[in-house]
Amino acid sequence: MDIGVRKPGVTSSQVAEHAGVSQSAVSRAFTPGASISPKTRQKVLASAKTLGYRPNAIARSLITNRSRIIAVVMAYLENLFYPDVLEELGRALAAENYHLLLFTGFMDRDSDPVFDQLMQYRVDGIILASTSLSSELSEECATAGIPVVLFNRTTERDAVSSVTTRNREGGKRIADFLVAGGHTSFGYIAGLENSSTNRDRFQGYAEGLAGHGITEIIVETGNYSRSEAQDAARRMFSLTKRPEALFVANDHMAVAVMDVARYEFGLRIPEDISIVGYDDVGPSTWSSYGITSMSQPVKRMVEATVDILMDQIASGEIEAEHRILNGDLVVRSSARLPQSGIVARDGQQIYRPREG
Amino acid sequence: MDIGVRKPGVTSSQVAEHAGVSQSAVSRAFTPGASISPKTRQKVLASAKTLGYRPNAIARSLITNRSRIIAVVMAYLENLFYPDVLEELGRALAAENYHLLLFTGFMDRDSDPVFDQLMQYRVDGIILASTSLSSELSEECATAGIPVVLFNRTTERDAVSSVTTRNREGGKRIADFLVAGGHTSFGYIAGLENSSTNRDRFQGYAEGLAGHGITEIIVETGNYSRSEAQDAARRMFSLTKRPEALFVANDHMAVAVMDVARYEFGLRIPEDISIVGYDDVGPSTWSSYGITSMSQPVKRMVEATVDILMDQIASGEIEAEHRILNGDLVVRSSARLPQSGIVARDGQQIYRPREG
DNA sequence: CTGAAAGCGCTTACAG
DNA sequence: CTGAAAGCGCTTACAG
Repeated sequence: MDIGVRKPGVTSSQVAEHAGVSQSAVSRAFTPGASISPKTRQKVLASAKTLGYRPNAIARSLITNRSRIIAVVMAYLENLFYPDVLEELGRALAAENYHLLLFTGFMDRDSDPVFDQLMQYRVDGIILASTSLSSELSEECATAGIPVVLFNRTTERDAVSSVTTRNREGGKRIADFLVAGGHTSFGYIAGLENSSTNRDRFQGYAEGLAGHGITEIIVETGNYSRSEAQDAARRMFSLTKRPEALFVANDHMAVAVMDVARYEFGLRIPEDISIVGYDDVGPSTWSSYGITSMSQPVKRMVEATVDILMDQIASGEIEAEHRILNGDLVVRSSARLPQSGIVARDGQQIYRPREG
Repeated sequence: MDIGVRKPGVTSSQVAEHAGVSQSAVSRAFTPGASISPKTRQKVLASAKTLGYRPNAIARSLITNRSRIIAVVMAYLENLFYPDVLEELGRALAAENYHLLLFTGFMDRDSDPVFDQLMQYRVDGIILASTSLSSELSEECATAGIPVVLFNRTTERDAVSSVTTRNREGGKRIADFLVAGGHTSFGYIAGLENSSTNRDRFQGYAEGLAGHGITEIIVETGNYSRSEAQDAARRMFSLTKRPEALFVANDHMAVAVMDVARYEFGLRIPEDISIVGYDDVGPSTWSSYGITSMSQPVKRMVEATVDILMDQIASGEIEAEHRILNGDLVVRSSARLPQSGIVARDGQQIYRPREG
């Protein structure tokens, strides 16, 4: 049933005429803090309501040079961590009266088209989560004067801000935990090789193990992908000398690895192999998995991200800021427990050796 | 390190001056099909490149009355089905050179603020996925002349299009499958009571069972929420006469229900209880679950959605269109198998009784 | 507090 | 094929 064609849309001039005031007055009625008498304001709002008027944000953007749009680039959403982040971002940006222009589903490395679109819409800020687009895009954007925040990645480049957790310390804590659990051989299933998270987590893990005199780590790469992680696990579990303890670079992969261990190799967890993940997200908390995992505080990470963006938009100055938050090693059932160091907090078990 | 403040941005006039042509010529150089000589075009593009010019999409929108922005309202992303949809939408819209303005993280029923934002940005179309915002918003938008498509929901209202799968037939097929599997008592864990998917799936299930002379169905409600589904499962499994066969209204809940069955009630699946879900998404395919589930073809649903939108935008006429796609009952290990009717297709086991 | 006017950066008839 | 000009719907000095 044909209900109608695109209406031209009510304009401020039409409201002005209806209310018997100037077009400027209409504009002022919709601008918080503008100098306008309560009486005029009422008249305008009444007319606006009658006519179904809503200010045209596009026209406003053109003149204010502020779109109130933040671009979010999130290459893939397969890892539940990211939908989680997206939902929080939606909330946080809406609270600041900003809008979220999402770029997702781009698997290819070619960042140029996305970048072009971003710039054409004159977004007020950019959040780059996951993906390696980050590196090339970021500098260009910053140079153009648009604040850029890397989410869950970091970089050395000037003018690109970042929000991360202490990945190196997280890796180290996992090493300590696994050593304290009495394991003697160690493996690592890596994420994307060129990502800072993977690099830092592995570095911390290796340092931690080295601190206990362990220098041999069996490494396979899963590239933060479910299917590649499964393949990596198959290779690792087929070794004659399979590691007793395995750190998987994120929970998204850890879940896949656990399934391979149990259903393809008949391994019992944690009796035959201990597995620790990273993110403390989604399925890792489910009964079927119960993964011991370093947590990343999504909500606080999102707050920090939006905070940086708002600051830089308000000040007009782009000064790279790096916020690094703390996580905890949440202890569940996927890895053998150490004798001591596990404390209860907020209804969870946390590994925190030698601390009050 | 302070790299710079917000740059004013290069304009077409600046490019025109640099290239020694009119501002109109610059505009034409960036408008496919515009009448401009190759020579002029080259000159303009060269200058544009030198100056780092990109057309301002905001200004363009103002004059064309087309924002090339599609609003996507997705209240929550906890159910992996929706991130999946979002990723496909990102791809499909980008291919049409449209952009995706995402509204998510609004749990409250209050749809007005979202609606207001949509309208202010003069979006060219609206996709409403999940959530009950749908009902109130939709009519208003359509009246304003903006195409609206409900994704995975449907409605009787004029001028609101929808894309769904045959939910009633899906429910019926599940009933047939479970009866053929030799079960004698039946349960249902419901989704959101007022959603068309829940209503249609249950109706088909009830009709299917009735066709076999079964009129008693034990029902609990999980509202498409993980935690509520767990509670529903706990209530149902505590009954003295627990159903042998259980249809859970979507996989997101089914996974939670399986965990409760196994780890809280010690039930074996499918020996003690058969579970069938809906969506065929995410964890349902993992080894730990292997859920028998009615599939919804996300990719084709997204294509249909974008197709409807593009048609209505191009024609300027809003005529409600309802696309209903087919799914299949993908057979895995969470439910007892019938003697016959299971066929292989595309590497999957499908339940398709009495068919070539 | 108010209105007339300039102008944001484009597209698109119009006339040549 | 090209340029001058009007105009999209707003905000914001400016003068009163």
